[in-house]
Amino acid sequence: MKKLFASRIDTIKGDFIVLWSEEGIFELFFPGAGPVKAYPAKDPPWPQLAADLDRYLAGGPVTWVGYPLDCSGYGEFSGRILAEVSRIPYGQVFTYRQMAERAGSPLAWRAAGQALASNRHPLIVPCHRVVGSNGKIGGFSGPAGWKEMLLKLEGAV
DNA sequence: ATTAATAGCGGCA
DNA sequence: TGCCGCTATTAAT
Repeated sequence: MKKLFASRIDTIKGDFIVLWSEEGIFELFFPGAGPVKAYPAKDPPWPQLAADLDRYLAGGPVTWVGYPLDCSGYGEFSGRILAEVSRIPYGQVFTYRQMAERAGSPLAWRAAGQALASNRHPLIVPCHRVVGSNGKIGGFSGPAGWKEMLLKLEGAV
């Protein structure tokens, strides 16, 4: 595992924690959550991050262009899925199947769900914009309710 | 090393 | 309406 640093990000919704390496953002934690083990604190090389998070949490469109992601640890397919998800335009919603198609394996939508379940980059990789084909949100295992909250935030519901 | 289970969906009777 | 098979990944055995 590469060297990781932790930074606390003050936002209007509370204190987020971002874990990052030289390659980019490694993991993002919601307020109240945090990495199991401690990492050295260091200011991230993205001075706009707090402001962008604020804007996003206030319901503004943020594309996250310019924020590199450290996707090490993902399988090849998972990486492709997450890359595709991160390209979903703001406010749009796709299905698991559509994401699997765009990753090159239309039948692997189920694995796409698995990839999203282990997504380390909530908000930045907007897994809340991927839903079941019936339009309903599945048994998402993250902090209760934040997916719906974020969808409402984007006006996509 | 092998198996079971997992963010469902589409086809078919 | 209900059953079947399908893919990639991970946790459990």
